[in-house]
Amino acid sequence: MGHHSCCNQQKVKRGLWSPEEDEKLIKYITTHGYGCWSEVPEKAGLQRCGKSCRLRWINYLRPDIRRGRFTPEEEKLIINLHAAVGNRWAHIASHLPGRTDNEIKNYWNSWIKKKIRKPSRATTNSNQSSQSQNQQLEFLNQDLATKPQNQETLFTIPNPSFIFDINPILPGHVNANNFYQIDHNFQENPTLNSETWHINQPQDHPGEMIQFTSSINSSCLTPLLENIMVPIDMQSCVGGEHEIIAVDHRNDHQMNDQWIDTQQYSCSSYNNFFWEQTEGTFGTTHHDEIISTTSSNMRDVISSFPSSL
DNA sequence: AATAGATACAACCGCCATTCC
DNA sequence: TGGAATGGCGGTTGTATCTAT
Repeated sequence: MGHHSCCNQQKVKRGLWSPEEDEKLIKYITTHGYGCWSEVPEKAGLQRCGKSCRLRWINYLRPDIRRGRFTPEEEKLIINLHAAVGNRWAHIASHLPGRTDNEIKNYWNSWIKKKIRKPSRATTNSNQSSQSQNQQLEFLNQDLATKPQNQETLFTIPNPSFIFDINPILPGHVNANNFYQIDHNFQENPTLNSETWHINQPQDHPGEMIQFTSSINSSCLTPLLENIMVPIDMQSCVGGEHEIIAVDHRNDHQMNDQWIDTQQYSCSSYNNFFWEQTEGTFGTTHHDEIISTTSSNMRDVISSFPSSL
């Protein structure tokens, strides 16, 4: 297994490609295209297997390859996407034009990995224990050592916490029972009936941080999770008491920060609306306390995801 | 200057999914 | 319809280059 029939030939050459081989491959592909890779070596006069030719073309020779250092934006996108989909390098690469899965994989395995393992954090919480730092590193190391293939692995950390600033925000209002009631112009879906969010607003600090828990039935994140999920700032992710997304809620009348309990956050169509309307910054919380936030433009992330969301 | 260790990255390997006959 | 061929992907390895001593 692994070797295709074309690779079993004894004359097949392995190892680094020479400039002459590159030239032959480029010349052939640009004039004939690459209908069947197994035919390419013979027709191009190369003593390589078709698989090797394909790899060389895709990862190095094709004209739309973008070489050079990753930009901070690309780096951020890679981190966010990796947090969302794990080691699905081809999927991640599809969101970075000109970058290959191999390149991103190599980049992640060297530079980003090294960077993440440094416990640097723009923390404002002087009380953060070394234990939580260890938890963070443990999680990150576990994440890097294992093979997260779906969103579940994102939550292998016990009770991960996220901050998510959003602007603009979901249309709605706080009702008399201290619930956040989302306005439903978009409520065609019957499953959206119970979109109320319990508000745990500190009574003595109205207008400050509000915690609220969704009463929407769970499991609705699934469609979203297939493609993207909550981007996490991997450098600052720590375990907390709750899974929380902090939402910077702004409307015409108030400027509140609100917190959404992601454990119960759900509803696919609602999610779509949510994410489409989302723009802001990410960070983390620890025991309901902000540890850090980092700048990350959500709209950039969202716009790069499949429109099927 | 020599050398060992670290790093970056190109390429291969093994497997799975899909296509084709 | 089943098996072979092929494409594609993620993991791993090999090697050139860089850096520290």
